[in-house]
Amino acid sequence: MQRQRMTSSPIEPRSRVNLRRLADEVGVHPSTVSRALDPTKRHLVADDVADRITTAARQLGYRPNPVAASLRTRRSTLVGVLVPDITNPVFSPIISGIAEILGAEGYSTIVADAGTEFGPRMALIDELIARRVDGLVLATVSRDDPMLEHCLAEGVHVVLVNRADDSDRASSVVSDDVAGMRVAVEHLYQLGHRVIGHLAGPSTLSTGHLRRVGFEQAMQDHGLAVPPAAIVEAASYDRDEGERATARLLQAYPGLTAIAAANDLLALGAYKALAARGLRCPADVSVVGHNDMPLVDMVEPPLTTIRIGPRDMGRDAARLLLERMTGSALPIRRIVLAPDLVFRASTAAPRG
Amino acid sequence: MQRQRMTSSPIEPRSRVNLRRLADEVGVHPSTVSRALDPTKRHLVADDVADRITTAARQLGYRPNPVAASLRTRRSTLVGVLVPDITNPVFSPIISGIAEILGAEGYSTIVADAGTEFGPRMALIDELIARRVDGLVLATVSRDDPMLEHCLAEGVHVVLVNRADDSDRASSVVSDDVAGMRVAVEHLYQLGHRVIGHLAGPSTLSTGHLRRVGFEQAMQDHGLAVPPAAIVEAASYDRDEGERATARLLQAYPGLTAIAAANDLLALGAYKALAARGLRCPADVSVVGHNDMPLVDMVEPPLTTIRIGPRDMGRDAARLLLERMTGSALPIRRIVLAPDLVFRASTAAPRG
DNA sequence: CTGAAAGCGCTTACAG
DNA sequence: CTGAAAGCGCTTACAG
Repeated sequence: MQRQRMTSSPIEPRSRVNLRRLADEVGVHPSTVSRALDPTKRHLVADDVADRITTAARQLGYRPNPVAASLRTRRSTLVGVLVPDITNPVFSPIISGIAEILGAEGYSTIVADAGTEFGPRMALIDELIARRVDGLVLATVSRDDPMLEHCLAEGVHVVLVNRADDSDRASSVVSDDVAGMRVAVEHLYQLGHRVIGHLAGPSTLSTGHLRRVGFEQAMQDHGLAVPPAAIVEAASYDRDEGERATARLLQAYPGLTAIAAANDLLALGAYKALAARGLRCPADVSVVGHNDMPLVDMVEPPLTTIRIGPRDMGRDAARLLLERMTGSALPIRRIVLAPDLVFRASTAAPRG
Repeated sequence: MQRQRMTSSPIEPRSRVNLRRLADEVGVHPSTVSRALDPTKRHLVADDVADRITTAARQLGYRPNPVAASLRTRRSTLVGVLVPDITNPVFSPIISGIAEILGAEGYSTIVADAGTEFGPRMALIDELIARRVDGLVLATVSRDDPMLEHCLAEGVHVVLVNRADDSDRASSVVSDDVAGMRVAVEHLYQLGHRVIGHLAGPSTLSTGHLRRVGFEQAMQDHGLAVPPAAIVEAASYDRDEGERATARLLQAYPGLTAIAAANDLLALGAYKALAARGLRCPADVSVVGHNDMPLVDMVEPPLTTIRIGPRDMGRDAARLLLERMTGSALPIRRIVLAPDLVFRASTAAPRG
């Protein structure tokens, strides 16, 4: 369906006053204008001159061209953010937190949807590097990711968020994944559960790996068994995979009364698998998720989960990056945020 | 919680081979290199020379500096996308669709979270314009938006998506909001509902206005009454406001058996208001949403809604923008996508 | 405190 | 088909 209207829109030249023109107008040298307009250099020029320049700039509607400045200084005040899937609600608040902090410092954020394939990912990174981004935030890395290696080799400032690299080659901001899963299991334990299964995330991702570790630790703390059948690893973080993995888990570990899922999408998949077998949640099987992503309070039953504070993670990641882009040769830092439990209705005491 | 490691990361200079260096290496003039590397100009240079240049470029790892090119050509191959709230799941697929099409043509996308306040919005637009974006996609406009006026005055190419302007001053891609709401009401009518209320969106937005128009038309088609009490307008598209507005609607229009909501968030708010009054959905009151945003199939009851194809809207918006950025003085176009009904479990025949 | 000069890395009329 | 030149709009040593 298309309607048209024959109105053409001639594009007018944008406000064309540049630094030179402004200098001519005020009667000073361009370099003086440049100094007067740079807060860190304004003290180098006489107050009255600086004032005249500022006033004229406003009157003429002068707007500095960041492209030219970027070419000259080799800095772009542009930051790239790579997410694995922009459609995944978990990343929105992360992006939002990053843009908030960076924006306040004059940086613009380019968000790139990396997708899951390796080739396009690398191409995107190269594209961002070609654009001379001053830094990169990666929300995508696996535990041993060649992308990170690549960025480091290119000499770009990198900060990892949500998922971290195993070898501490870059600063990162993550939720305490081990602790988060321990809290989840502890919650189930307190409710009375003893036979608990784990819907693990991909072991190639720090979140999948560490949450599994947290699961094993918490179980061990209580002297509970973790037979191999108690853990099934999902190939990816999505609902369909969660459903399939849960089917396998129920099959292999029939006595279970609760499932600790490595993330919310997986937990939602578990809902489906449970329903398909006529099992009720939480009456027959309790389910706890991870991330507290938007809307999981509205599903049925409202999902008990672990809140990880993605917006704060984004903010901290931005601050870390700012630090590196501004200062010089800083140490690698890891920021680990403490998560908390959100107790809703998908968990309850086991029957009987 | 923070741990540190005392590893410093010296930033290496990135691959420093520029066009001049490459020219020297091959033994030709820089302008020849420039031509050989530009697909649209390659035919101007001898094949063997061009080949030597291409080979050398690859060997030396030459990567053209888009910042320099941008300064020279006054084009940035950068496009800005303004969304009202990046955290709103409806916008993710739109953004994703835009980036997909634009990325294939070598454009990078800057996503800006506009927020709801006027000042910051304008500042963001100015920021993007200062960065010399080649075009802007606005997913934020009200029916008569000064932001659009501003963009037009600045001479930037603009395309509207999801929400359109009343006066056709820019090309746009929207869902057929009138038709979508008619389909929703028709569905309720077929189910047997006769007393239907409308949870309207803000009348300052095209979606709010047109869906309301669609509601009124559909009711009139069937000779059904639409007393003033049958429509309540939400001040914004969010759950809490949906809950409040529904409370008012139930109060003012007690006989109703179904609610047609202007969007899914509002519908989800209606769920809460209904539950608060002990009314069951759909047994007591049917609810239909709009947008089919992620996860509404998982809420309880799974939401019957109108699918608007946001990813396609994004793609089309990108294509429209591409057209304008490339061609010259094109007519204003409106693309209107046909939505469809997704029948799930929040609607059913009225009782009795 | 201010100016003159050089240059960031490209592209594109203009010659030949 | 190729080269030489100019210039996009800034910033920053270098003088004075």
